[in-house]
Amino acid sequence: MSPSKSLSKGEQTRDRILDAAQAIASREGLEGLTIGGIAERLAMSKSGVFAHFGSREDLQIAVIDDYVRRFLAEVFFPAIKLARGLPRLEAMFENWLDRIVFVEIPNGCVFVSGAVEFDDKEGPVRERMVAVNRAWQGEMRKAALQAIEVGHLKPGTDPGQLVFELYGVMLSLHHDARLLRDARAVERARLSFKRTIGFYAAPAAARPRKGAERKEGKAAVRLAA
Amino acid sequence: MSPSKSLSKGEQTRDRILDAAQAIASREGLEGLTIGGIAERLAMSKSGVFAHFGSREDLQIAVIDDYVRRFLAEVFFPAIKLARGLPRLEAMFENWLDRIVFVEIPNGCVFVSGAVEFDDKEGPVRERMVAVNRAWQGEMRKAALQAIEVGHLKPGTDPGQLVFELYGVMLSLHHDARLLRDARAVERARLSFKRTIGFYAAPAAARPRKGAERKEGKAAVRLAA
DNA sequence: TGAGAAAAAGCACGACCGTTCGGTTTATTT
DNA sequence: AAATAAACCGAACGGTCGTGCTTTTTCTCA
Repeated sequence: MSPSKSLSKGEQTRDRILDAAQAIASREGLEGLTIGGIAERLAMSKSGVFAHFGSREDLQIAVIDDYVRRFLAEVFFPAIKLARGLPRLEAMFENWLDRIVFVEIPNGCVFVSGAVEFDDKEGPVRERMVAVNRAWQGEMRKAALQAIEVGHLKPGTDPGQLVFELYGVMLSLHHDARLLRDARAVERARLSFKRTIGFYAAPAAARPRKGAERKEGKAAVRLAA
Repeated sequence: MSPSKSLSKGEQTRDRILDAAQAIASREGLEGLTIGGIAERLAMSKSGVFAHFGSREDLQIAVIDDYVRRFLAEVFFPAIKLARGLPRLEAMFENWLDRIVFVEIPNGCVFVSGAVEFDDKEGPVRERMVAVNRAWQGEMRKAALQAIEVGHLKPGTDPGQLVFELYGVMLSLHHDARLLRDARAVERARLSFKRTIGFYAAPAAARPRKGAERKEGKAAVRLAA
């Protein structure tokens, strides 16, 4: 049935290690991730854990890749099933926000903490961090570009500018919700998104052709008043 | 002449320690701040450094306070000399952005890294981090409120929402400039600010009464077109 | 079921961490 | 100049870190 059923013992524990590492890295960051910490959590020896990865750096990179895998599965892939343009763009934001609310606000976000921890630390971990960030921002730019092409967003819209602003909304949400524990942050993030999309939305033709989330598509019109 | 001239030997080295700690914390974060690192940088013994602070935690808090002192001196105090409303609000943003460009993009920002490092670590350091963050956001809210009162911003404007969005702009700038090393980030931050202020600006009466930065006051009008 | 491979454990290492303590040097005051 | 206090150093402690070795346990497959 499922091809992932035949996992050798080693692959199984590698997955368990990755799970534990993910949990720890969420809370403590990639720098707070220690071999001993994982070993303790799994009731294993340090060397037993260590043997599955060539080094701590490789483990950190594996955690990043695993994080991206989950992120894309929850945020990106469900969204690309929707029609191009605003429906898809809005789904990407909504899925992303849902993930922040339900998993990253309680646990912490590897994208955020990793970006801060490694923005000045040269090396393979930083490179991977940069690569996955560029890839995600690139996907968002692509979705924005499609929204321009299908006439949902104004022709002059700069996709990079739009992504810059949406990313800022998420970072501010993460900041206010986690450090300041401000419950209003989620609502404010949603409002910011609508306001931002509303600004870049095409004046008249902002009428989605098909798919769900139809009511959200009117946010553009609402702000033109 | 200057009352800060009569500094005892101890107070002098305490200042030197704080300077070194500030430099290290900017690059490595508050968690990357080590007694040994400071000692090496100052050619002192670890115990000599340690003696000036009761503990590492106290040192971290001292670094935060020192950081806030510099931040306010560069960003806040020059701004409150300007007229209430948009001139002051815009000066706060412009000074903040200048500081990010000239000191925090090259070195790193304690507000940003500290917020991420301690958002899940209970204790006095986190408490101080929260306190200074709330204080700064409070000052910005107050400036926004004044801009509403003098008629520069729309009466219905939510100061908290405005601050949330401006903070996001700065976080996105920090992210893109430092992790992705994107030179366009500064320009995008400026554009985001103008767009945001433009949205909340009062339709007609956005005409500053006095003070400098008069030309910037027209940003609101510019975006209404 | 038994041989061989894979996985995990045990142990030790060097490095670095914050912190303590006793003694020495330097500054301040009388 | 003598007496007192502040500043600083050097060494050491207990702890944790990542990372190699060697040995033992466990899985895998013919």
